[in-house]
Amino acid sequence: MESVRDKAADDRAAPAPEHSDPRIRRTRKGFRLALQELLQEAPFEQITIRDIVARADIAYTTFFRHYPTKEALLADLADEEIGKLLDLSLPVLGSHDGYASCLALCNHVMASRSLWTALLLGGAQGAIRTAFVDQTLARQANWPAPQTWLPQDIGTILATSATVELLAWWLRQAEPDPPSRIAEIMDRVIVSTLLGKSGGGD
Amino acid sequence: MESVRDKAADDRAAPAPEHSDPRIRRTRKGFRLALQELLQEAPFEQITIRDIVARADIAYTTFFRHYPTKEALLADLADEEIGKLLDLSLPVLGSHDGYASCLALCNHVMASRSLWTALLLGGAQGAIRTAFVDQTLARQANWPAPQTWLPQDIGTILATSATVELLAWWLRQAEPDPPSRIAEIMDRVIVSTLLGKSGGGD
Amino acid sequence: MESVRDKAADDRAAPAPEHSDPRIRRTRKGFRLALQELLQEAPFEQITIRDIVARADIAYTTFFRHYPTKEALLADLADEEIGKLLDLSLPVLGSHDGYASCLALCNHVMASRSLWTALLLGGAQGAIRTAFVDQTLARQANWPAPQTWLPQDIGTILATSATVELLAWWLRQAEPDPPSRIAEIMDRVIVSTLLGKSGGGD
Amino acid sequence: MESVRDKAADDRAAPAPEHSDPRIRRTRKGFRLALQELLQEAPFEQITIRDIVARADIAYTTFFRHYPTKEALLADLADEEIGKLLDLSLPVLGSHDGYASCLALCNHVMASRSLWTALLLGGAQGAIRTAFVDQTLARQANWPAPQTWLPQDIGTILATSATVELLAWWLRQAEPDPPSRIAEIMDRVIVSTLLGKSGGGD
DNA sequence: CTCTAATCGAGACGGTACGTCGCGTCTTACG
DNA sequence: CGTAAGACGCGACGTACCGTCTCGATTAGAG
Repeated sequence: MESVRDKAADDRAAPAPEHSDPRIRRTRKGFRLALQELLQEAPFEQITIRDIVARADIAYTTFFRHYPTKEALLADLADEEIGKLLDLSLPVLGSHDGYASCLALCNHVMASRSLWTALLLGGAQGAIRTAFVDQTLARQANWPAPQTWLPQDIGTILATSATVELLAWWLRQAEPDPPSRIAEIMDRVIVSTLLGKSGGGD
Repeated sequence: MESVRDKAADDRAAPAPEHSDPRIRRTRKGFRLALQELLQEAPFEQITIRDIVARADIAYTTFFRHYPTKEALLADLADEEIGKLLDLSLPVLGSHDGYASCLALCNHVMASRSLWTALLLGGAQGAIRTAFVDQTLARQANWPAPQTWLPQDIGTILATSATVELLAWWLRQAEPDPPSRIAEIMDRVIVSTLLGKSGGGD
Repeated sequence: MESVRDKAADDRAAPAPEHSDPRIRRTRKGFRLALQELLQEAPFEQITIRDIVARADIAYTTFFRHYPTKEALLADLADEEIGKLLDLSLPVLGSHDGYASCLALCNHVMASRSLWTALLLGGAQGAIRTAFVDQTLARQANWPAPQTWLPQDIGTILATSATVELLAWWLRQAEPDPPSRIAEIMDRVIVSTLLGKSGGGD
Repeated sequence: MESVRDKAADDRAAPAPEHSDPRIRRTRKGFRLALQELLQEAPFEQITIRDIVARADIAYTTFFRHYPTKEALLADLADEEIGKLLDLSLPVLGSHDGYASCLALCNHVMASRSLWTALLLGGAQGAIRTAFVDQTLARQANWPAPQTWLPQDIGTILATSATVELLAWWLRQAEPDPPSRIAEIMDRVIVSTLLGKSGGGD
């Protein structure tokens, strides 16, 4: 006990400053790829830094020159992929109808299926959910609040968590439903209810 | 790596066989209480078994005579409390309207506020969610599926996750809303949508 | 460290008070037999008290009602057998020639071969040697010192140690020499040299 | 029980590969010195690895990076010192008379008295004897067998054991005899009898 | 033939030391 | 002269026995 500094706090801060040095970019990409591979073989907590550097074929000490902890690497990996996902679906959500947005999201997840399986079923679900919520909260700051009886932050939290949960359930399926079916559920349960988009008749 | 057996699987099995030996009951109660206290001071992963036994003032080795891992102790603690919660709210949900059920649940959480704060904000949220989902799935086996377009299992998962998320958000508030307000959100977002209850007389 | 009380000291004291209660006699015999068996399977230090009680099919706690440590049980077992050996050979040594004494000793060891193999090759050699020396020293108190240039105590120590060493070497042999050959070595090396007996009429 | 692999077997193998890294040499020297000191305070079995590292002021884990067990450390320490002793006495024994050899040995033991007291009276006598016998057997492979009626291996065992026993007796004395007296006993009892050297001109 | 006390079975418990694993730092030796 | 290899300090882990302690359940052997 004693030193109860919240490590996780620092790990989230990583702004991924888009380095110019190609060696740095190559090294980090190697780490991300190695982690992604390992997540398909074992849950995140069971993966050690030594596993990661062995897989990436990079020296152990080098890891700490780039990330303070393995959680920071996971955050790096997650933030990147979540960013892509939100870039795809949020704009559509704003301008068009909800179903199209959900379908875009589901199609993208299915396209990078193995990556998202690793992220959502590899014991990292908690971290992913947190990153997802954080990024969404950050992006929706300039939106209007859709519901009066529902504070915006909890609305976003519920919508995001439900999305993560639904995707995880989908990826756990032995014979996965088509993206259209998942998108329909997503639209009806999440978008319509929480965001007030009527999704359907227009 | 190598041995990638999922430890968590075994931890959930703990059936709490209601021992007769008073020494055993006293010891386990001591462990549960110690963990509950510690969860209010530090996140679950940072709490070591040695912390727990020190707080409970029980010998280190004795811990393993009762629980294989600290996760198992958490599961024991969580299952007990989740059981109480579901006992309170599920019957009401079945026979009466949804809002009353949600209100009963929220009132109970507010009554044992410090315990639930520890469970939901103490870094154990993932485990709690899992336990919550599992117990709910087990109890709803004999229910009718309320929605045709929504498979029952994912419906339960979404409802349960949203409940956990909402409670966690509530307990994080500096000046908490009254239970009635949370119960209203819960009823409108979760019960009406996912379970098809139309939410009483309005 | 700190408490550096020599445990072994107490273990040697066991006076074996020849109990009358048949339960007690039965129990102790069971322990001795179990230890003897186990010594043929594993070195003494690797045998635990729990192994012994399991083999003897007696409750764990009962062990401590009879012996303070497993070393005490070994001492009990060893003292008994060493006593038999010395009863056989020492009187002959005093009155007759040395070879006859050695032969009697070797014949007896060969007769209870498996027991002595366990005692001497079962990792207990050090304790046996000590017990052997102690008993011999106690019995020879009233003897005359045979050599002027050799203090009696070291003479006894050397003779006894050599005897133990020779017996152990004998019992390690794949195809053991006959007792007569060992007795001859024993007589020439140990008795003649250290005790000044000239080794019979030849 | 169950796994009855003889641990001691591996411990003897340590070839002391004369490392170049100064950190390694420093660490091992520290362990040897610590053990030597502790042996003067408590019997070997009562000394724990934690005692050793505490005395050496080295991290606990580091011990196992150098020795598999504390017995291996003892073997390291013993082999080194026994080697010195045999280097001193065996050559003299071969070329010159036996007494000179014994005297050289006794003088050396007296010179490093505290070390040999620790080794022989510190509860490690059994291990020392074994190491002594092994090294002597290894070195005498190319010698002639001195006695026809006495197999060479048991001759060496008896001579070596007697030497160890005599030295231990000597070091236990409150007011030790002079080396010359011990060397005389050693020559008469051990060398003359077992090795057939007639012990000089007297 | 009880009855009383010693003996035994069972097992929870407080302890000590073990040997392992992974972490992150810091030193060495090498290219 | 920087950089990999790896020795090291550190802390928690889970295990194996240890010996102590309460209970009851048996089982002598004396009245």
